[in-house]
Amino acid sequence: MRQSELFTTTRREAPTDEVARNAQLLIRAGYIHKEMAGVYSLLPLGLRVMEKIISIIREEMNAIGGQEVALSALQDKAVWQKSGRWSDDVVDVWFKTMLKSGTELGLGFTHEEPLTSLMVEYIHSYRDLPRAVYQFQTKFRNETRAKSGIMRGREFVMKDLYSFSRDNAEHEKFYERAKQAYTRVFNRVGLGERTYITYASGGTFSKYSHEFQTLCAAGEDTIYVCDTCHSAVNDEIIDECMHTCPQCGSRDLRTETAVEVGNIFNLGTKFSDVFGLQYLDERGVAQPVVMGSYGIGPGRVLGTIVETLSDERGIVWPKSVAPFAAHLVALTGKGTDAVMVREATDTLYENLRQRDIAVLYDDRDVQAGEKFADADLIGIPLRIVVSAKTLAQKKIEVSTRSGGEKKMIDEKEIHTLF
RNA sequence: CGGAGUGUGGUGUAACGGCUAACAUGCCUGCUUUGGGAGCAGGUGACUCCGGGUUCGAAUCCCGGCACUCCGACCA
Repeated sequence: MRQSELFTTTRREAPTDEVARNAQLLIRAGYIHKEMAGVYSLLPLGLRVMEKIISIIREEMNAIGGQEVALSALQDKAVWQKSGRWSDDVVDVWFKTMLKSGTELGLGFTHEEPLTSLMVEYIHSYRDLPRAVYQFQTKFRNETRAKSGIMRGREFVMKDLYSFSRDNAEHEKFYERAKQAYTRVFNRVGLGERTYITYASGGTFSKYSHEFQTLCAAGEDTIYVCDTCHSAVNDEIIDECMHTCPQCGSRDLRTETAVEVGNIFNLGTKFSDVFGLQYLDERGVAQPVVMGSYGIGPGRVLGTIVETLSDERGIVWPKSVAPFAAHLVALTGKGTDAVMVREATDTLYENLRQRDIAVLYDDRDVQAGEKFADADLIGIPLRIVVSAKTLAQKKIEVSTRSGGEKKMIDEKEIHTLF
């Protein structure tokens, strides 16, 4: 799109009510707008990135057989009373509201209860299993303290997938596939190297659950990284593990601060038992369904990318999640050159658009320095510059945000960039 | 929820209890400039978070709210 038409602008200075790097940069560059503590709106650039992240997650969830749904945010008290999680003494993050009639409602902070309750209607036979159902949905959590910009909000989108299996063996099989899918997600969004599968407390139904922890100073978790097998142990079970890597047995662990970008968990029959989610096996015997839950916060992923990959000039997006594939910058200058440069860049822009390449075209009538500063801040991975200089050489100039030097290439070679 | 701090044009800051609340930036006009936020001139923009109080006089002091940030607790 043409930058002159983008309704957001950049800011020179970071807002004083944000200390977190992610929020400062995202606000300065015009990706998000703060509504109140822990509540942010997505602006056009931010929405584009969010949709990229969501697409990647969606592809990987579909690849392991996930079926996408969209459950409601408003929650029926009765459903939650069955599991005992309606009580504020049990769950202290509820946002509750009520109908005009006085009937209480909740705003969902997770969806095990409503989905399990829903699946009771559809799962009856061993033939109906296994199943995996997921959604991207807004969660509401009345955190006593929102913090770290978009990393811990009171309203945020979560991808939550729930698996339904016949027995533990079948569950384990899916759990493993989900773990692999999660690994692919974090690789694809550019966090792979710094993200560790982390052993965490497993609850009633298994020894461990697994978190995906990304090394990040803004994180809230302490993990013990095992470089031998690229895994880690969460602080909460480090003593229980006797400071030994549960995966490879290494005792050579180093302490790191990390942010939990995803987690997968064996729910066993906890919710199936409560809601009577059973199936009849081959012999006609009723069996409880074994469940698992698998969460990723796309917004937290977005924030983690900004926290970990940005530099002093601004954001540096990985290609896979960048709001645009390229930032096309026209350095128009004045006089006859200006007309020439503008026409040439307009044509290039149209060509790229016809190839379906998402381009942010800086066609504004501002100075070169401002365009470069903005481009650095916004962080689109590839920059294409057209100016009187480049036209004189019948070339275009390309460079990468991550630090590659400028290269002059022939316009005909442009397809090799994407 | 405990503790600490901060609320002043859109944004970032300044102002001893005392002049018409200042500066920078942004935005608008004109000129000028055009490869790293250039320059000049003019203009726009603030019930100083809200409500009380003290005082001849409050952005400034006091009380009460609200909001935001940070530390801690919490995060099934």
